[in-house]
Amino acid sequence: MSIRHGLLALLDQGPRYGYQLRTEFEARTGATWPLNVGQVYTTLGRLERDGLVVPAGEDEEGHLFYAVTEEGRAELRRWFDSPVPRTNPPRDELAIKLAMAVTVPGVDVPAVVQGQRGHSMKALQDYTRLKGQALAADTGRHSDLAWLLVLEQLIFQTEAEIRWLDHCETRLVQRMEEERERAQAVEAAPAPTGRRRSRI
Amino acid sequence: MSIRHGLLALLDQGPRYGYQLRTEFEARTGATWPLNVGQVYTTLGRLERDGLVVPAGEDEEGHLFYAVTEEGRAELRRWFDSPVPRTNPPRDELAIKLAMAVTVPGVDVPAVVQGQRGHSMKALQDYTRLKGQALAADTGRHSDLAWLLVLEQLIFQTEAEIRWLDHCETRLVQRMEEERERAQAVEAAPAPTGRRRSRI
DNA sequence: CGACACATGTAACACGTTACATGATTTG
DNA sequence: CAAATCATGTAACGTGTTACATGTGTCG
Repeated sequence: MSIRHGLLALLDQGPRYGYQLRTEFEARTGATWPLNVGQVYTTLGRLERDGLVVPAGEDEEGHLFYAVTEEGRAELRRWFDSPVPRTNPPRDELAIKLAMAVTVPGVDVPAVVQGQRGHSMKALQDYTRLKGQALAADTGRHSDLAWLLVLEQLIFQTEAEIRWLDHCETRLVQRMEEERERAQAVEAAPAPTGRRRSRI
Repeated sequence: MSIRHGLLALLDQGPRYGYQLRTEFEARTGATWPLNVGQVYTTLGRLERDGLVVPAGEDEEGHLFYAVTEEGRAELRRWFDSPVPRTNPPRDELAIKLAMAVTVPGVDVPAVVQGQRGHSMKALQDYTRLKGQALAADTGRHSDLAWLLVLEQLIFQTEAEIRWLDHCETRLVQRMEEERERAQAVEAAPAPTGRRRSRI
């Protein structure tokens, strides 16, 4: 639902043709989200199917323009007016992976965490470098600001991911200690488990 | 690609049947990612099609078990061994939305930011409350740890989102000031733009 | 009995993504 | 001339998601 609305927003500035939309979209998301041209046309087709855009004639150079309809404008306003829903938040592959890693036996969880951490650190460096370039090239255009914000979101997200991974490690050693304690307790006086004194 | 591997990981612990997989998956992701049972069966079908799992007979009670194949185990090991790729990071709807909001005229960007911020704060509270419950109910099971980690990832992500939204606001006022400066400069001595003295 | 959890599945659809086909125009 | 860019499109596929059909067992 993101590209749909993205193109719709671009069309709200006035009629555009497919190739142009791709260019303008990428100007705002830079190298991080290259947009296959073909997808622009398929998405335009779906938008037209849903009555959000209509073909708007062609250029003297043969460019096929699309324009947003009244219904499209309403949909766009709805999009901007309501926050992106956090009901059923997107299933994050990393979270699922860690959840499975700590669950199934025989997985070297610390290795998984460290592997991901290194990868994220690398990504963070790349993003930071890109941000430097973006700041240097910034000429005050709105699209420059957009690109900068997108980059910074990636940076914030990646930082959070790294912090979370570190947190996972501490949780893991915490667990290992608890299990050691439990094992000793059992060794001393066999009894039904139950972490800490959560029961009795 | 996340649910596929998730189910594969569960099957790595031994043969399971569909309904059981759903239960075990949800035990690790809790209320945040309810998994439609139907999807388990469709995913199992696709896994079988790709040779990663095979039907493994049925129970005396009629449960249809699936088992992971050698190829499936290899795929699973690959999954755990390699970090989740950050090439072409997932297109984040919120980022696209903000990028478009600052770009197209006539959008009340601060309102969009604030609207989202409120929503995220609410979500953060929910997650925090859930975390309290998870901690209280924790009995040391691995699935409890998984559920806790998933929750904490959501918390970290949401916190990062809020921080980023706040950052966006400062960037916005920054821009408005710059534009004001530019406007005054033009008023005083009309000249080609170019932010700061980025050119000349 | 009626409601609900258990259990298996199918059909249809959404969006995103890639690969391919085709042609005009520009540029080294 | 050859390669690259501009420009429009189609076909096919992948996963995720929902809605529906169907049946068994259990419990109040």
